[in-house]
Amino acid sequence: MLKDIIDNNENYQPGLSIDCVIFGFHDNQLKVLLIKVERANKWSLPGGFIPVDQDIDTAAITVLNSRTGVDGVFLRQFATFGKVDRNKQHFDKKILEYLKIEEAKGKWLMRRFVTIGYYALVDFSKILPNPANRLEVVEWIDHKEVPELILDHREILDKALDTLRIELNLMPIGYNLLPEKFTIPELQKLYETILDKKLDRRNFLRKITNIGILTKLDEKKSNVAHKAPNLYSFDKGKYDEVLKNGLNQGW
Amino acid sequence: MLKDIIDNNENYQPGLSIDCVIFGFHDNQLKVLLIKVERANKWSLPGGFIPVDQDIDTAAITVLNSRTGVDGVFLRQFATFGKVDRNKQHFDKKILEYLKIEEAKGKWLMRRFVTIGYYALVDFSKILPNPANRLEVVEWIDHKEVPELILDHREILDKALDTLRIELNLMPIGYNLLPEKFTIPELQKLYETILDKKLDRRNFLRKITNIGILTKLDEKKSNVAHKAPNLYSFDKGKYDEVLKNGLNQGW
DNA sequence: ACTACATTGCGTCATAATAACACATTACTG
DNA sequence: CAGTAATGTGTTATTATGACGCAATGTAGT
Repeated sequence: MLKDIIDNNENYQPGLSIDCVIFGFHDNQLKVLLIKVERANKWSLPGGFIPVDQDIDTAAITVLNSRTGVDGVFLRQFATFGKVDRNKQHFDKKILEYLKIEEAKGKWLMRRFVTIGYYALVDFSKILPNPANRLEVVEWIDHKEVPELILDHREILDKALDTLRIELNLMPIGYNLLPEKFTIPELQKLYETILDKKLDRRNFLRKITNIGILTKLDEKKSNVAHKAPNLYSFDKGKYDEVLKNGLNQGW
Repeated sequence: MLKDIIDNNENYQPGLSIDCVIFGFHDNQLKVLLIKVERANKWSLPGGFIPVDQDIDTAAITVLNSRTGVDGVFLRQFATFGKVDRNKQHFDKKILEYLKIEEAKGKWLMRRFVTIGYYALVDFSKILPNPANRLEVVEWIDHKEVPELILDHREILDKALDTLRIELNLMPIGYNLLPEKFTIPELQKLYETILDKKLDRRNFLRKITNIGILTKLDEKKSNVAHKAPNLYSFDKGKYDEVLKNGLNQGW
């Protein structure tokens, strides 16, 4: 696949790529979707190149969709990375040899690549990690146990998480990581995990419901230890209304 | 100069540019530094290309510095723009003819360019708008009276202002737009102008001083109508301390 | 079946932050 | 030298937040 792109590199934006930080939530852990290709020993963020006839946002959707199978989810550009030597060690001659790419064509890949970072929030339960081919491993990994990543992907991941934390404070985007029906305690765990901070149960309930974007369902979570918590769903209409006024304005 | 770049295009990142939204504050107006080249009839944001041997942040500093003469100021990447047709109408054959560039070389410029947006906050009083050459007009323009801009520069400008508003709520960055010594009413006017909202004098004073990053000087503003307001200066050390804890956390 | 237990749901209170407003002070203006 | 238009300081009511208490609920163990 990479060989296809390089062989037809005139169809792709040169020196530009996209990397996606895909977040999911499971077992009270914030997970990140990572990829390992056979030839490399390190993990990396799912990424891709940008067809010359596609908006960069569209190309990002393609990357996300090809790995997770979902679309219509929360996807947001957060930063662009372009240090001079960011891909110096990686796109080297070994890969060209491995892929049997002639050196002339290979020059397209060898130059400095600037990468545009997107982060996505997806419903873990709906995702089936989808390897592009047999040589690829795709896996959800707890963000606290992310191993060494290629290039500057660690920096990209960290920046994505920083952005997520800030945006979670600005607007209630957390529901994107949960199924349609969820409980307040689940939502709280999510907040606590992302913000890496314990929150008071009672105060959390008050604050989150006061925003007015949650609908209390006439249904309780079943098959659960101890008292069954109530289920809630997210109200998109009210959410848009609230966003207009702006949450946590400050001034 | 553009011709030089195109003639030596192998020294520059292909299909990538930088555009800077440079904000200043003067006469109670939020100003934007805009450029008009002789051949075009529209204004544009100051921009530039990215040498292959420079970090993108460094290239942004170069753009800012070449237009304003200042450095060490607040400069922040805020978004990257890459719609397929964003520079379709602009980088067309007319320019190539005008610059006497052969069509083969011209192809470098004709493709879709993705541009990385940076915004800067500068002390208006220290800046002398600096045209790169005789054919160029560089001017401060009130953000409420920005004329039609080339390409998607209007969209870039709007996004920069949105980002500025949000970041002003998250951290007190406004002082970057004022001289070393300033008065609280001046700072308030700045906030009111950026946020496009009237604020209460008394409450503003209390809130801004409570942050603890302003030093009250033993000096009053002179040559001023009515009661002379006290001068303040910004305390960088305390600012860094405050930022560590995070302002306006939300949760 | 009954009790212990962990967890949820609702409420209270003290404190802090915010909004709205009154009044005295200052220095230029006519 | 009084009028005026600002600045500086304080007061109060309202709201938001943080730290708890306690009853209700459903499971698990005996």
